[in-house]
Amino acid sequence: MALRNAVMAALLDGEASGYDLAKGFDASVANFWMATPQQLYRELERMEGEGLITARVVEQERRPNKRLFSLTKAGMEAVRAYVAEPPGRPTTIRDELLVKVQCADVGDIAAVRAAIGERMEWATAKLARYERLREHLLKGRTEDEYFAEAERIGPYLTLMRGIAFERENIRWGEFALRRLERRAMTTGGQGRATPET
Amino acid sequence: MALRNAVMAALLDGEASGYDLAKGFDASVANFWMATPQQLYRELERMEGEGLITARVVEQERRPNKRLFSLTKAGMEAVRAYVAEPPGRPTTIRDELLVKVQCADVGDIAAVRAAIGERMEWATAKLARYERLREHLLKGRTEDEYFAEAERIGPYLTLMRGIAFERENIRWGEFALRRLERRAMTTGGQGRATPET
DNA sequence: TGCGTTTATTCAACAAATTGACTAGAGGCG
DNA sequence: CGCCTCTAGTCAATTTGTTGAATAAACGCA
Repeated sequence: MALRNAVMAALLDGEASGYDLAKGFDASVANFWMATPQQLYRELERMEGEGLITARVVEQERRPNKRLFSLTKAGMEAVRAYVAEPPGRPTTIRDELLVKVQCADVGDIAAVRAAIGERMEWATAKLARYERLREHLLKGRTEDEYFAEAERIGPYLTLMRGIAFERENIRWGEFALRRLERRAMTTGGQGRATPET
Repeated sequence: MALRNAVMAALLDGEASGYDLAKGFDASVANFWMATPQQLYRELERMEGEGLITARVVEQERRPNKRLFSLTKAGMEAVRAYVAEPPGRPTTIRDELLVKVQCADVGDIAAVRAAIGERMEWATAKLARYERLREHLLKGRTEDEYFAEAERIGPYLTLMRGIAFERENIRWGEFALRRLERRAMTTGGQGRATPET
């Protein structure tokens, strides 16, 4: 039941529909807690049933109706209680790419390099979006000014973590790519299964 | 069925029991793919059933017997096939801490700061272990020498990603802690639920 | 004029992960 | 002597997460 905390965190920014949350969690919470649409719709219904959020149906003329959810007082209280409770277990990262890199020596190095390249492209795109979001938050102010004036700083802090993460992805990708390239040159690109015992 | 790939990656380092894997995945794969003991035992049995791994029972006199698993030829082939297949979806990170930071403005800032502090301690400990593992792999050689001589470079590359990640955790933690401290001083430490509309 | 895409949500089935308890001998601490 | 922890695993129940498809109206473009 940790998804609901992420949903509540997203709703602090204001009303959102299941659909809004599904594609990007307003692009800020999705950074550290992604979920599929189905997961979100299910959780939203449960949360509504428990009185943590309320729905406001917006009838749209040229679109299907949508239900905009927002936090109730009980929901706000739940957020407070959640923040105060003892820190949960350490992050769960599950990175398929690193599993492949770990196996690179017995597999097709070119394939691993391709996978790293794709990750780097993805990271570059994400970084660009984050930087734009940062400029949007700063509105031309310096960081110090922002921290002095902004009513909320949480979203900025998490954004900065996302930026650092993607920059590291790119930096590491370059390093790994270089090293694997040299390795591919000396071995002929194909790792061996077992070194012919 | 992605856990099995992580298990196979771990078994490239050699035999391991379910128990070995459970506590740390030999401390290298666990870095980017953690799983609970139950998960691992279940998956190991399934994999054995499918012929990807074999078990060797080691009778121990003063300990319960253990079953050491290792990759079969079919398992090796599966690793190769996995590495070659099109890259899976982007990383799934799920970080409770960042959810809390996102909520910091409406919750107890002191609690968030405590959570960040705990994460930083954890990251520091992990970093120290990683650095020791790195020294162990390098065996006094330079990185260039290592890459030229080592039979496997995958584990080193993933280790470097882990090191970068933990360093970023610490660096960001210091930043966030500073900013939240100032905020706590000006607001009195407690965020407001709603600004009395 | 019709085909694909976007918005918006729901249903059903399945696979995977988490939690908690349980077995069992050994070693160590006070 | 009794208690706790460590090694090494198993079982069952429940909660989460994933996949695939269905519905439905409107937009755009060729």
